Amino acid sequence: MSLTVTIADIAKKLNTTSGTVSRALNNHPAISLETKKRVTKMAQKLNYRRNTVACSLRSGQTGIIGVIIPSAEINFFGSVVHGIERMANQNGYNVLIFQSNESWMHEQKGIETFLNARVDGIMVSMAKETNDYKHFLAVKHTKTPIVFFDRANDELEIDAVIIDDHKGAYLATEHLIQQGYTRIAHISGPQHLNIFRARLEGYKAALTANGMRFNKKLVFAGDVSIDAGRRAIKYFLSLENQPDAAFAVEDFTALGAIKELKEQGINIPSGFGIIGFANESFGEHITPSLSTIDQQTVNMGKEAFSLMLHLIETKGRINKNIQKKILEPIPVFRNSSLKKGNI
Amino acid sequence: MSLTVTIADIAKKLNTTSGTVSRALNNHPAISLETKKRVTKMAQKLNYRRNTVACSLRSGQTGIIGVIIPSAEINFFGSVVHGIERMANQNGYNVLIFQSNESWMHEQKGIETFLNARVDGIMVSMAKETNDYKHFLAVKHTKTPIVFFDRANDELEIDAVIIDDHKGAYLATEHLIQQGYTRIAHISGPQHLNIFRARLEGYKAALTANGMRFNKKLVFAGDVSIDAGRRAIKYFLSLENQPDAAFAVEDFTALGAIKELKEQGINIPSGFGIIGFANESFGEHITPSLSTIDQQTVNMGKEAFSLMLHLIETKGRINKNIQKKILEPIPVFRNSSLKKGNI
DNA sequence: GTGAAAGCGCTAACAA
DNA sequence: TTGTTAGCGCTTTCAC
Repeated sequence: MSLTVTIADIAKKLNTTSGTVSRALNNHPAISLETKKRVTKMAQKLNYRRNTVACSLRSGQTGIIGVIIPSAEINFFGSVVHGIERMANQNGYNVLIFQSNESWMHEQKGIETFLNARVDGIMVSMAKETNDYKHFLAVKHTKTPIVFFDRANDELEIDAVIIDDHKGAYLATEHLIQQGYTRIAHISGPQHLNIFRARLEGYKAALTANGMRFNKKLVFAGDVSIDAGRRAIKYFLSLENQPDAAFAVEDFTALGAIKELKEQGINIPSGFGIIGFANESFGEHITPSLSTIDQQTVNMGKEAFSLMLHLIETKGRINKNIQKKILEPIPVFRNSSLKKGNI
Repeated sequence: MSLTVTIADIAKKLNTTSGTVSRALNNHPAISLETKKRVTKMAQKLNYRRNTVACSLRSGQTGIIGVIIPSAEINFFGSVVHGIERMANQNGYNVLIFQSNESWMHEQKGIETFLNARVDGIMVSMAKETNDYKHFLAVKHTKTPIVFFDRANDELEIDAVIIDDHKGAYLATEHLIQQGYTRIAHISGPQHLNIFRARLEGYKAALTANGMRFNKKLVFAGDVSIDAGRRAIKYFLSLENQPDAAFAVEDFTALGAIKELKEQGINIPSGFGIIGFANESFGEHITPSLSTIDQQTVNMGKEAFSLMLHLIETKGRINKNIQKKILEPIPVFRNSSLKKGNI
């Protein structure tokens, strides 16, 4: 007795052929109801399961979407993937996740694996490290649909969903100004990534729009990490003319800043205001709770997947215009910046 | 020009046959070095990628391990998956993740999908809801290797990696006693899951071993949720004879307890001590930082995968004895319970 | 050392 | 309405 039942097995039992069985199982209109019933019944009895590998080989479609994220530990990405999965499952796709660990090499290997596995599409949020894009070009070359989310690149002509980082940073900075802070610093992120550059620009724009002068000294070249936040605070406190608030490029950075400030005995928000970016889940649980900018994660996942679906459906057809979807950032003001209380 | 290059294409260009090309690419000993060189060169030139779908169909192996977890939002599972992935990748496997969202139906669907996709093995941490096990029996029936991690079930005769929940609970409770708390409560979890039952038992055992009487009134039937923690505290404070510390079944529950205590103006740890279980990442960032029991997540993932690997390798052979691997819980004492300071 | 051919399980075009 | 057959891309047994 063979362990895996095939349509041929069913056919033999029923004195018919695998063609008929296949059609019956796929509810083909030309098959009589009678036969369909007999086939499905026998299939159930024999414990038949359609071999999706064979289907994939035959059809050239795997029903798998490959997703590459920097790290599942960062809540933000987990949440976006959640959105992707929900939409994907609804549309009959499965999702395969690869973590790049912020490394170009892993990212590259992920792409390779996905292409070999003939996934129906690839979705990527770029690693911090990545500044060589040849693996993405390889994807385009195979005509495999590809979509960026959050961490995208403009030069590559690849569809993307991002949020309006400039606006988010603007809103964050403006909020600090409205709360009465007068010397506002910024802890920035790696500048080769669009999103972090945009946040720096948004910060500058908000200052200017509110009649404040941009001061290079008040920008600390940081990173997405707790440690960067701590180092930034140490630096700020070493200045002659200390800032009284900071917009951190990301929540983990903001967390580091808060920890350092608390250790230095500086009160938040009365002595120093902090706002982050990303709305990581820990933000509402820490003390003081962290002000931040929400990035509509689940929504981002959904939007990214619908771009993907569109690409899959129009594959092959003329489809030259790149789509960029830009989501609105949503400010979330909590205790770390509410000097005056709620606005 | 066809988009996907096959070994046949390479063969044609080289005036040889696909058999030879296949052997050359797989470094078959019977192929001359000369030919191997020509083949690999041409493969590279044509941008050939091996079609893993075809390989899978041929070999009956997909190189995919399906993992089912309740939720990726719970850090604990993300971390275990991390461990699984690391080991899996090292051994040439890819990992496909399915979230059950704690629902039996999704879990069931995940199993179904994995079986149809002919994954080489399935790893599961059961959904809270699950108390019907027929989908797991179906897996056993197909002889697909299956391993449980953390949330396992004893009756099913399935390999599993768990931690010693009884001991973890014992250590947590004992710690509270050693810190000088005298009326120690427990916020429990759903009792149909082994792990939560074991934690309740460990709590009882620690009380008894230290000459304290177990008191049913001091056990609140809770859940893995912030809300359950809040409700538990409200209940405890409503008692005539209030407890002065609590061991919560899980960190999120402990978090809820802390929030409620703070809102009620009760000092932690001097007025009330709290310890959780899981070592979720937020624990070290909140105020007060949360005492907890670490579950060796990454290690658990690795151990679970090596059980899996063993099953795959001995598949078919006589292999009747079920393996249970039990990891040691590691106490992590922080401010939420250190009334006396560090021990 | 290499070629020829069968077959993994399925679907679909063509025939009947 | 159903049967027949070819083929998706690869590996492997059997020849030579």
